[in-house]
Amino acid sequence: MRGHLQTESTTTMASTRKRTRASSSSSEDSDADTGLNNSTNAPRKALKVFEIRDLVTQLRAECGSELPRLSARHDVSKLVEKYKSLEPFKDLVNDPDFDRQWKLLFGYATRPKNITLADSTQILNNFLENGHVVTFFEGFPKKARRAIDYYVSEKKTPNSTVADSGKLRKQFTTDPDAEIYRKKADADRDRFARELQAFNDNNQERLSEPQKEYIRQRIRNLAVKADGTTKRPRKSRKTAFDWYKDLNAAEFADLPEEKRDRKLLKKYNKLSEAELAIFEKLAGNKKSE
DNA sequence: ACGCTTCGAGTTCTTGTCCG
DNA sequence: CGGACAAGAACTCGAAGCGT
Repeated sequence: MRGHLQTESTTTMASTRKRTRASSSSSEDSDADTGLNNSTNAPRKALKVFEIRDLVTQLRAECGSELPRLSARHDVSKLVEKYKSLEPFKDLVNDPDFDRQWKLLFGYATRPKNITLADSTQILNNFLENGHVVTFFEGFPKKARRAIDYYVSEKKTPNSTVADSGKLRKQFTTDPDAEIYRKKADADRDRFARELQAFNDNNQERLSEPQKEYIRQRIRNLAVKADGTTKRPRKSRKTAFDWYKDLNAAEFADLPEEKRDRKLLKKYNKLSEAELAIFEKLAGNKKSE
């Protein structure tokens, strides 16, 4: 999930700019665009608190079992669409100002002085039991860096722009030295797997079941990658025998692959030194063309 | 499909503090 | 107490690719 709360890289580049909150939109008076951007100076619509309160009550009554599975960002209008009993709220939720109003009220409601300890412990509890939330816990290992990340951070200069970094990413795919960075990434993946296991072992009694399962799954995924059994960029480095097979594609073509390979391998092993050398050379020679 | 990664500069959101 | 403000956090933009 998102960043670790663990301190570290807090880029403190204190913005020195002064900004008067109300006039931030000076230049974009295009009231048209999205429809929901009433320029900041325009009079705000009055909050429809009565209606929103009724909506909240209805939502909880009608969709109670569904709500825990939906993100707070879930489009409320979808629910209103779905349940007939919520029909009276259609106008309310389709109002372009609805999102702002909902958010604003939510802001008031969640001011510290307005919520009880019961509220906050409930919210924290829901959150802290989640599997993926284990990534927030102190000591959770830092995610493995990928080859391309090593590549970009090594190649960029102090003046690199975001566009440059995009170019570097493209460049990475064709750089013959990419293997160097893949090795680094492999090493870091191993490090991540080891640390995950250690974290898991050291915190058995403190982790929730979903969290243990989450870690197990992450470790499983990493193991799969290490086997090369994923569809990660094929090395496309053909072996000498691969070259031989390709050049003799017609041979035993009617046999199942496994049998065919065995037969071909036998023939291959009987090749003369000179012939073998040719295929070895092909294999060692990256640019097959 | 979504989100994370690289980078910096600029923008927007959040939150603590001040004051009427 | 709540509105206004400032500080600082967090997101955004671009591009691309990989991981979950």
